[in-house]
Amino acid sequence: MTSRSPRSKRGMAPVHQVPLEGIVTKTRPAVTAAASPDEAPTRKPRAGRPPSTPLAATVAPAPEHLASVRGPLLDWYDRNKRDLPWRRTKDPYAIWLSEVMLQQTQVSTVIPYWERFLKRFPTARALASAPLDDVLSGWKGLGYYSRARNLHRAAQEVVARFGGTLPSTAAELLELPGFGRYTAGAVASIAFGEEAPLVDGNVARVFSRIFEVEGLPGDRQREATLWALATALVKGPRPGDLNQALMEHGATTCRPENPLCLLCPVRTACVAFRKGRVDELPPAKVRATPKKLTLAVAVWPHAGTLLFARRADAGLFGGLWELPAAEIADDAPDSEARARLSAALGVDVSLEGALGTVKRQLTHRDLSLRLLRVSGPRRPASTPAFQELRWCSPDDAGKLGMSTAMQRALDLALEAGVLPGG
DNA sequence: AACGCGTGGGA
DNA sequence: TTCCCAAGCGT
Repeated sequence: MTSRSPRSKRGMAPVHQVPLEGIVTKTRPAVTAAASPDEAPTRKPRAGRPPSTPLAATVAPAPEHLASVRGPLLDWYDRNKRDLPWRRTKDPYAIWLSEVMLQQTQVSTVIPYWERFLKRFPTARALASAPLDDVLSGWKGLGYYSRARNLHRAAQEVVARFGGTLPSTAAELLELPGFGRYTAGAVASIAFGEEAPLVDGNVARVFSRIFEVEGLPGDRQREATLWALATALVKGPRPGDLNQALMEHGATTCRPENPLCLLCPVRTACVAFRKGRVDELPPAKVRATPKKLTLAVAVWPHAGTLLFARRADAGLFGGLWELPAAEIADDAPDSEARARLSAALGVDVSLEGALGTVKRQLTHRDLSLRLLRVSGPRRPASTPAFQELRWCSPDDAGKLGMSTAMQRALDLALEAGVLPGG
C-alpha cells in the first residue's frame, strides 16, 4: 500500500479551490500507477459523455447522466446490500430509531444498541411514556446524548399530536425534535416511500466524485448543489432503496480512502474517475484543535455506596449521571480541586487521597478526569451544580445513564479499592 | 453560521 | 499505546 494521503488538516486554513480544469489546487498527491489495484487509477479521459466542467448549483446534470447512475446503482444495491437488522423491518419507528443512532455512528456499533433499545422501548408510545432517565440508560455508551433526549421528546410529540403514529412526509417529520433535513428525508423515503432526497457524508462524497462537485464541506454553494443532485436523482421508482444505495455505495465502495473504483458500478459515469481526481474529491475537512477540559471527580464512599450526581440537561454529557465532577484548571493543585468540589456539592469535603487520572479524547475536547477520594462531615443536599444526588452501589450505578469516560473513572475507583470487597 | 456534541475502530 | 477520524442536529 502506498502512503496515505492526508484527507484532513488540523488547524490549517482551508485551501481555496479554483473551479477550473487544469488549475485546481492539489491538496493530496495523485494516485500513481504503482498504487494498489483497488485504488483509482489515473487514466486518459475516455470518450465518455459525462460533463467535463465542474458542476455549479445553477448547472443541472444531464438527464442521461442521472439515468446512467440511477439504474446501475440500484442493481448493484440489490446484489450487494448488507443484511442489516433495520432492513428487515417496515416499522417506521424502528427505522427512525436506526437513523438517529446512525448519525455520526458506525453501523457495527449501532446494531447491538438498536436491538436492545427496541426490546426495551418497542413502540413510540412506550418510549414516550418512559422516564428520560431510562432512555438515557438505554443510550449509555453510544455518545451524542442529545440524540436520545430529542428522540424522547419527539416520541412524546408523536403521541400527543399524531396518536402515536409517525407522520409520513419529510416536511412533517422535519418539525419534530432531532429531525434535520437528512433524517427527515431518510425516514420519509425508506419507511414511507416518499421521493424525498437526503445527503449525508457518504452521499456528499459520492456526488462530489461522480459529478465533480467542488468546494469544502459546509460551503453553501456546494451544499445547494449536493441537495439539488439528491432531489433530481431520487425521483423515480424505489426512492428509499435509491437513497440507501447511495449511502451503501459510499460506505463500502466509494470510501474516503482507497475507494474500490475497479468494483464501482457507476465508474463509467464518474467524472472524477475519468479525470483521475477521485483521490482529491471531496477536499479534506479542516478540524479545530480539541480544547482541554479538566475535571476534578469526587469519589466519596459511604456504607458500600458511592455518591453520584445527575448533570444539567444542556452541554457535555447532558442529563447523564457521574461521580460528582467540577471543572478545574489543568495545572490546579489538589487544594483547589477540593475547593471546587466542596462548592459544587455544597458541603466542605476533605481530601483523602488521589486515585489517578482518566484521559479521554473526544472530538472537540481533550478530557482529563482527576479522581480524588473525599469524605465529608455530613451528607450533601442538592445543589445548583447538579439536578440530583444519589448514593448508589456499583451494581445500581451500572444501570444509570453514564458516559463512557465516567464509567472508566468509576472502574478505576473500584479497582483502587475504595469500597471494601469491591 | 460557527461551534458544541461521543465513541469505537483503524493506522 | 497513541493518534486520528467520521459528519447530522441544535443553538
